[in-house]
Amino acid sequence: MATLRDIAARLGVSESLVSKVLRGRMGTTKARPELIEAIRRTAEELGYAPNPAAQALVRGRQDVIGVFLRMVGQGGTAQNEALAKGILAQARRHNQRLLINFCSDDEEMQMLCSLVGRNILDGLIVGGFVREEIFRELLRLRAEGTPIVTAMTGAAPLSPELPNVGIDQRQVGRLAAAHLVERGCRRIGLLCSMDERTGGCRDVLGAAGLPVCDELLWPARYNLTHRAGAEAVEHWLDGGLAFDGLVAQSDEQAVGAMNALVNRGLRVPDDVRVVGIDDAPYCDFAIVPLTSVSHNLEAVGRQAVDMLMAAIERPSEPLKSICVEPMLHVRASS
Amino acid sequence: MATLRDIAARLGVSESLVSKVLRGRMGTTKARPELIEAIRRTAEELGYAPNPAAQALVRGRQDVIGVFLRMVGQGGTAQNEALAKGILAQARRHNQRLLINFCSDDEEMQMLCSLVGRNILDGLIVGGFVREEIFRELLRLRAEGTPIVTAMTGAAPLSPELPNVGIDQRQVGRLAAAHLVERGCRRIGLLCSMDERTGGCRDVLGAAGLPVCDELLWPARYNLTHRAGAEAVEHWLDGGLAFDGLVAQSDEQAVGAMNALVNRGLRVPDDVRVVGIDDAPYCDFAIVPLTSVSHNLEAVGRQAVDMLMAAIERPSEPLKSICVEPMLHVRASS
DNA sequence: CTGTTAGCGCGTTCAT
DNA sequence: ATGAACGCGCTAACAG
Repeated sequence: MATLRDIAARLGVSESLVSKVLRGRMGTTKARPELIEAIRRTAEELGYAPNPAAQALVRGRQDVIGVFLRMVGQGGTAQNEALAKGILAQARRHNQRLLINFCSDDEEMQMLCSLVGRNILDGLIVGGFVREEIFRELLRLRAEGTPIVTAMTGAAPLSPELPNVGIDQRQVGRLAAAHLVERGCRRIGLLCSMDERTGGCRDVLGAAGLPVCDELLWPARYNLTHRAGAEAVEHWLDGGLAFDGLVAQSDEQAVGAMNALVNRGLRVPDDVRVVGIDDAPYCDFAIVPLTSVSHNLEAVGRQAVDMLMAAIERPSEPLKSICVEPMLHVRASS
Repeated sequence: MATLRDIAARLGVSESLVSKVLRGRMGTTKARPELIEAIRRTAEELGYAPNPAAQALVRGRQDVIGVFLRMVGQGGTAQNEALAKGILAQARRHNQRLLINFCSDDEEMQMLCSLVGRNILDGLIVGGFVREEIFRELLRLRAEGTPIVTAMTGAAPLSPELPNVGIDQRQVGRLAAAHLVERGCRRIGLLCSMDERTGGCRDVLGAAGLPVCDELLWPARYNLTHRAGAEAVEHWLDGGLAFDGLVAQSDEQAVGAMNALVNRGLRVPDDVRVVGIDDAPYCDFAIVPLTSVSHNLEAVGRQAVDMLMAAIERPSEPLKSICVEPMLHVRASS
């Protein structure tokens, strides 16, 4: 690799002048236009690129942002990929390198946190679910000076210190329910996980003058698997409960529910319309192509990077948490 | 952050001694045991950790490996995640940081390549499909001194210069076909993509004394989607062709095929047994849980890191490409 | 057994 | 309009 010295030597000028010209840091003074031109051309010819380690050493900035992604969403939903993709694209725009770590448990996350504050990265994006202990750890890191932005599945930041790029889960619930209501569903079965989402559904049903049927609420708080979906459907059918719509809390639940319906001889969407959440790739090839609400995680990733860069470059400015709008993707199941 | 100087000052010794002790680079000489102990303890107390930028500057090693993952497999198969997970785990064991980039097209990949050789990373793992142009670029980088390991979907390395951690696709075909034969299938439909895989199927059928039915070969070379699976099935059924087994080239194809079978009133596995490839998460909740051959990409990732580290640390030793064994995961569809 | 010196490549005063 | 000198934190060669 060519260095500043190589360029300086070739042109018989000092390294510092080359540095100033190439960085555009001339202060009040100016260099001869033709020299500037010559320096630029020589740098180009020699394929000069600054040594990041040397720059980091003197500037105290690494131009690296850390990304800790707690595996988010059910397997196969490509949520992590979407989030990572958004972060990658935006980081490149800001000329930042990325130190990505997918972690599947708290222990790993804790270990990763211990890497921070070691002159390795300038800031941190933490994606996915954050447990209490990790939360404390993050607050500590923040207090020690590492800018941190979270990208969580909920709307609310964990604390004012940790600005969040989130998702309006109430709106997720609203979109799903509103779509079913619009398609004529009157009795909607609801698998319940986040209260926010359930609340969004209630908002919509209330506004439409439809009753919320308590017997059609199925608690699935920590179970987003296909089994929960199948169980709910079978329970309702066995109980002789009529329903013409179903909002699941994940695409996997929705698929489980659809499979159960089909196996029982019911038709989707004719007998029951189904909506999932996550817009996973397999929505396209479920037994009936599945309508789903997308979290728009690529946008979340982009926003998170922007927020973090602001925090790194203007540490004094306080940051406001924001929300990304979910989107409905209509397919045959509704 | 505490520096070597801080430790040295506290103990009234020189920085270089502290460095030697902490790095275990004493050469032939020895330091007083109690001093060694004191240095270690002080480092611990001060929470000392070496500044990676400074180390990189003087050693010329970044302790960073680049990972360019060309999105591999159909969406939702979690193949990228598996590969990334294996790479991450192993990189941590080698104390290497990771510069991961998912790229979805050649252009991005080309752009990423231009980052190499800029004192940013010590070596490169390139995962997924590699097109001709990128291949040339990689050879160039290799020639300029960047160690490169590929992690490809095939068994063969692109060139002797680029050692590969691959998958024995012939064995993938064998596993799938052998399983169906063992379950009693006599007329097996085969969606064809890679010749290797098809060859593996032929191996097995031949050995079992079963005929390869040409009319049950369906060309799907560049189409691994559910549509290809559905089309094959519909074509065969419309043609009045009997078949009792089906090997798809992806789980998505297999699911498309199963959906088509079920929609036509056929039963899986009673009438037709189906095997997919990739072992995607959604195998568990397809309309019939899908038997699938896994590429074992986590192991591929681990091996790739090991190979790259060997290449970085012992540049003279030539590297041999290797293959990871695929695995069969049996579910209800067969 | 330990310290001195030099230098990795760059950015930043402060002189000239 | 330009350059000399210093320091970021660390390692390595060489002296004692």
